[in-house]
Amino acid sequence: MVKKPGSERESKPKKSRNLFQKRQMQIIQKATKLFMKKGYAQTTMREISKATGIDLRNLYYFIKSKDEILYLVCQVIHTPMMEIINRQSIMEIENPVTQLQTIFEELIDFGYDCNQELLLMYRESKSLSKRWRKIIFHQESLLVSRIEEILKRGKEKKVFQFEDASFTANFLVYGLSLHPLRSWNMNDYTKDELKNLLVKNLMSTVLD
Amino acid sequence: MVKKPGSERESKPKKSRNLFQKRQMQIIQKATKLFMKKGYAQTTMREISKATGIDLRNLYYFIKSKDEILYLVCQVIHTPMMEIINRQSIMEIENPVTQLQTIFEELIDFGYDCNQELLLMYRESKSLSKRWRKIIFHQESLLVSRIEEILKRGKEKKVFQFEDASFTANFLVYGLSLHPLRSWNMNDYTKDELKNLLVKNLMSTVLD
Amino acid sequence: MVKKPGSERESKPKKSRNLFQKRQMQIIQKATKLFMKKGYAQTTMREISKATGIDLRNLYYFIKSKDEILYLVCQVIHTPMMEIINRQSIMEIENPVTQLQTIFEELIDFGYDCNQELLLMYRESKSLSKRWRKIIFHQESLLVSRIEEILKRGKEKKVFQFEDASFTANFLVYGLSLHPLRSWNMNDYTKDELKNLLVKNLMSTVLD
Amino acid sequence: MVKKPGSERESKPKKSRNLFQKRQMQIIQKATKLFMKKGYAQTTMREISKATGIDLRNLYYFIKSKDEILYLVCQVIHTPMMEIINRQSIMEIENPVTQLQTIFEELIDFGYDCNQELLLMYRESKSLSKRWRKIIFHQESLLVSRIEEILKRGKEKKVFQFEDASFTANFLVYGLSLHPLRSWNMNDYTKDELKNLLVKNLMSTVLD
DNA sequence: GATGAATGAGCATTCATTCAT
DNA sequence: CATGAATGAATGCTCATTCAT
Repeated sequence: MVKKPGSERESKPKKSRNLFQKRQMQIIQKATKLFMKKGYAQTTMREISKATGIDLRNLYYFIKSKDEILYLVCQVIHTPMMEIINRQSIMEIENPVTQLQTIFEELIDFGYDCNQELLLMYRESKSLSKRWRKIIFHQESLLVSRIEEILKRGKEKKVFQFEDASFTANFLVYGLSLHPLRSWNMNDYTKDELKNLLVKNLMSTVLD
Repeated sequence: MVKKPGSERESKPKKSRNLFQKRQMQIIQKATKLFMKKGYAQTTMREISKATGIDLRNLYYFIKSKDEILYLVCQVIHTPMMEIINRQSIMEIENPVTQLQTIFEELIDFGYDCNQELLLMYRESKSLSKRWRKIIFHQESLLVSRIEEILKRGKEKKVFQFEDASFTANFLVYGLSLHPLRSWNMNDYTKDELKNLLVKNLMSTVLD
Repeated sequence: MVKKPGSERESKPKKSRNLFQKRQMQIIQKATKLFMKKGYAQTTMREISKATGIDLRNLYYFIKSKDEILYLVCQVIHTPMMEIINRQSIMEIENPVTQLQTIFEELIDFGYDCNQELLLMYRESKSLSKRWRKIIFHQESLLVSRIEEILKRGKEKKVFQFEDASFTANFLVYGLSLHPLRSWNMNDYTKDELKNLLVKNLMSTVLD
Repeated sequence: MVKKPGSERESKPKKSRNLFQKRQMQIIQKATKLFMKKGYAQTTMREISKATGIDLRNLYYFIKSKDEILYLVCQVIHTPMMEIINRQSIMEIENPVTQLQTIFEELIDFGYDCNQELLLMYRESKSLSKRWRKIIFHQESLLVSRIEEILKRGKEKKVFQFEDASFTANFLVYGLSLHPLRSWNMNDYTKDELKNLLVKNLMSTVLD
């Protein structure tokens, strides 16, 4: 397991740790909004300080650096996605078709609600320091692997059809981000319309 | 009123205009590489100056601002894509299937060679000034429209099958950027492997 | 909206505000001298930094911009003048002649001591940003209005004689700046000589 | 006599000298407008180049430096004023009262039409290089001396009454610039109203 | 945790002016 | 006259971050 930044402070008493995390989350949330609106490089620590109401200098009591904020922001966005693909109820689904479709629907739902946040992650991953970029990319490729496994299981059961499992998994995962990355050109769809169209398109890639 | 870059220099004699454009292209190309490697905000004018060998102050003789460089960079990346979809020989193709497939192949080829450049465009479009971002986005949506037209023509001729033309066009155009945006996770495919897999996947979306 | 300088710091504790204002005053005073000697545009922030001993970057902790310094400088020059015309003991003077003459003497005294500062204000008001120029000009016209009121009161009481109150007020106020604006050509008068001559000249404009 | 800048080019053939002077005047006039609007320091050579249509580098063929432009601008403004007080028809006037009043009327007329230009001179004289500032100030004090002479002649003839000739001359000359320096607060007077009011006020200073 | 002050590094951009052809 | 290119010197201002109290 990768050491989460700030973990060396875990030894503090519970109460202050809670406060600490509360403040951190406060920072992350405001920073997320600022990063989405202005971009990471264009957002200053001063702005984050103003947005959170925490004095610029005390900000560094809760986070180590601007870099770390971006990492935490990415984590907060990424975690629910990882939660989805690791969720017990989904992993237990026997039928690969149902399983894949369920995952797609959950992820599209999530992506529709957080399209700006996801766009942020895609855009700013370059700004992450190497080590943290690696972590994020690793998680992302985990998602791809999970899909790949389902695909392979489905192929064995003869319910899926495709040439290359890895490529197809990548294609599908990529497809899931259609709306987050292209919302500027396709905002006239409701969440459900979009989900239906996209799920159909993606599933048709491997069915038949 | 913001002038389009170069517009006020059109009146100059041919010879000097060529020289001027040569220098501009020199700047754009070096800047592109720097932007790809470090990101727009993290690249300084001093670095561009050093990379081009043009003195920092004389740089401003050829470009108006750092802003403008990013715009020109995007244009230079975007233009060949627009050229493809506007190419006479492609527009004349009678069979929608062949036509669509040809466009896909050309664009994927291009995207494979310029995946870093395209990634750059996606990433940094946020950094473009409003006016220029609009121009780029407009060109992008032109591309989508063109695909949409072909789709509609193919539906009339009963060779294509899909629910929503606009959505599908967006999906397809988005799919074309699979490799540029995901090369970090799928670099073990040759150009031709990738082209074949992707074209098949995309075409299967609209071919029954 | 442009805030008036200092307005957002009012909420700070007294002690730190005093320190803050002390530093500000320090900056203003050194800047005044530099502006007088070299002109506003020709004075650099680096020079102000050097003169005050405050690091260039910390300078911006106390003032927002070079612009603001000029405004504050003008305010500091202007305030004592406004104080004079608003002073209780002067406003209470019943006899318009005495009242006017008292104001004149006070203002000439002040102008003699601060002729360079006043010259600075006249010279550099162009460099003030619009908003701030407006404020200064408004205060100046307040001064004229006050004189105008006294003139009118005096006319009613038949102790003053003039054609146009507004014109005359302008003429008188303008006359008060004789020395500040012309000291280069008339420095061989003592303060008292000058005061006597000027007061006589100005008073004779409205008396009889 | 002070060497006028550019005088070393007097040996050129007439035709090119005329063209030369024509271009110079063109530069001076456009520069005057720019200086009035933006201030000397805030006006760039590039702007003057653009306003005149003369290439920036060729500008230096007609003027030596930005400094010189300001000097020439001041000269062009100042010359007509000097012409007035040196005009034969005025110098010959026997009656000091008539003479003084005539000069006042002429100068106020001029000042009303050129109030922006005069304001410019007052404002920017600081920016003149020492040598040129001296010249301008010298001319200005010449004007004061001329008035002083008239005053003295009038006193001998018992038509004028004042304490100190030099002071009064300064006061009067200064008064003449009332409108140029204060037009921002008194633009609701017609030229003739203003002339009448001002002449009366000034004359009353020495008459009676 | 608040606060006054510092600091190293740098930013994009501009200026007037000159030179050589 | 035109023109491509250079140059020395700044410009105002910002940044993330740290320190000491």
